[in-house]
Amino acid sequence: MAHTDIVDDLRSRGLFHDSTNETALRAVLADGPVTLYHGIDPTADSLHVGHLVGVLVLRRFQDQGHTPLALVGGATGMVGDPGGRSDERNLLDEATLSANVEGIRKQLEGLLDFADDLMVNNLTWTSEINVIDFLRDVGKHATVNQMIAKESVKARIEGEAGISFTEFSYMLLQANDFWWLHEHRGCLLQVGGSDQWGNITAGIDMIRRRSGVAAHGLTWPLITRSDGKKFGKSTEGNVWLSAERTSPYRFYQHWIQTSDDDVERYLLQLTLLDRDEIETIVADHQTNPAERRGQLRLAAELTSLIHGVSALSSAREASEVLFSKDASRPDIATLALLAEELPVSVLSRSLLDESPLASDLLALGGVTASKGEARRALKGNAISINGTRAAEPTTVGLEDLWYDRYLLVRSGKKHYLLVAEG
RNA sequence: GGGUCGGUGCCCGAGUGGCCAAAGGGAACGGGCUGUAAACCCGCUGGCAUAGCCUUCGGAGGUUCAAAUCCUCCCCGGCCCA
Repeated sequence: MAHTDIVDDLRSRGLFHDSTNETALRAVLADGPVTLYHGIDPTADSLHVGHLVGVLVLRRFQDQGHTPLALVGGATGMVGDPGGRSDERNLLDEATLSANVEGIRKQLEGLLDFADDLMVNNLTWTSEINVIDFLRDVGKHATVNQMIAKESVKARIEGEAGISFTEFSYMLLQANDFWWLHEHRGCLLQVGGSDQWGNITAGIDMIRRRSGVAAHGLTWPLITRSDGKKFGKSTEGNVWLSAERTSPYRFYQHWIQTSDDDVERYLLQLTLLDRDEIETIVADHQTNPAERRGQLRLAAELTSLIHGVSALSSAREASEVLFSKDASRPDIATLALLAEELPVSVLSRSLLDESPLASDLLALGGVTASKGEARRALKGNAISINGTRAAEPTTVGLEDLWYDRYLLVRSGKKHYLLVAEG
């Protein structure tokens, strides 16, 4: 795809929130390949779906011939961005951070056309600076007046929790990152979520003052959910890109459960499909929303992008078994597949031999956090075991096992757990 | 450093000696309705055994038959003063 205007594309996808002088930015981008960067705080050894927009924006730029840099904040991660937080962040130690950085690198490799120098870690240059140099060379170019005027800082200063000097300094570190990348990598553009605006402009100011160059910034809006809940969260917490943390099946299901009101936006913001195709999908979806073709496509795109096509087909198969109307006993091969996809809890044969109460079994198997909760769930008609609603007091024994081996426990409408005897 | 206000369950927030496992709201979870959607309605939300007991109200001690509530020391935060 030759020369789609990237700014237009981002805007039409709902990925443009704000930018510095747009005319100038467009001119720079049209003029030739631009090096740009996006920063990721390595707070865990995996990215989660909230990071996806940013990485994909890099990819969109890359697909247009620009040069993306993914900055993993080994240094800034030790300090903590005050933006968007109401309280002080816990600091991570160096060993954890470097493990996190490695995990993230692997994931970036799959999402971008990866070159070794695509990922940079600000620890490499930040750790070399001593305090005096930092204060003289970086701090001198920023005024506290401007810093405390930034929304992210102001909110914290006015809030109850306050802000430590450490977090206050975060902005300077990030400004220095942009400056450093400009000096050493020719980076001219920083992109980020709208909450990064203050940090980005701090960097632009820094570059103008120290190097006399006009750098640029571009932000996308916060990805939201139409029901106001937090994007990227499920019952289990964050939805991660790593298969260890969020199985491909869960990942797939997460997107399947997207609300109608969000499908189009997510297709635009979170997939690489082009706009025309998305339009077709959405039109198709709207002819009969109940079939949820939009969600199916969204889930398929993202699952194959993150986990690959074979993981996608397993996740699909498992989903079909569990959510088709037909409640009959799956064949044993299918159960074996489910065992790969669903959380599995292994209980001993001797335990089942004693015909435990369903509530005890649920608590032991980890379906519920406690026996009390299990009792409540049973009372509320929330639990099915092998397709049959269980009510208190029910006992479960060896005779209830499918193929002398499995119990398929459903909690609520859409949460499944497989209990295997073993 | 001084003064002052405050730290309560996932969050906000009431409670200021027993009637407090702790009001109310938000959120979560579950049920109903649906399309594994949204909205809405209902229920429920410390643990363990059936009415009972155990652990919880920043931390550690203490007073009392009895404390989230009183006292002492400590930690953390806001605001004001130096």
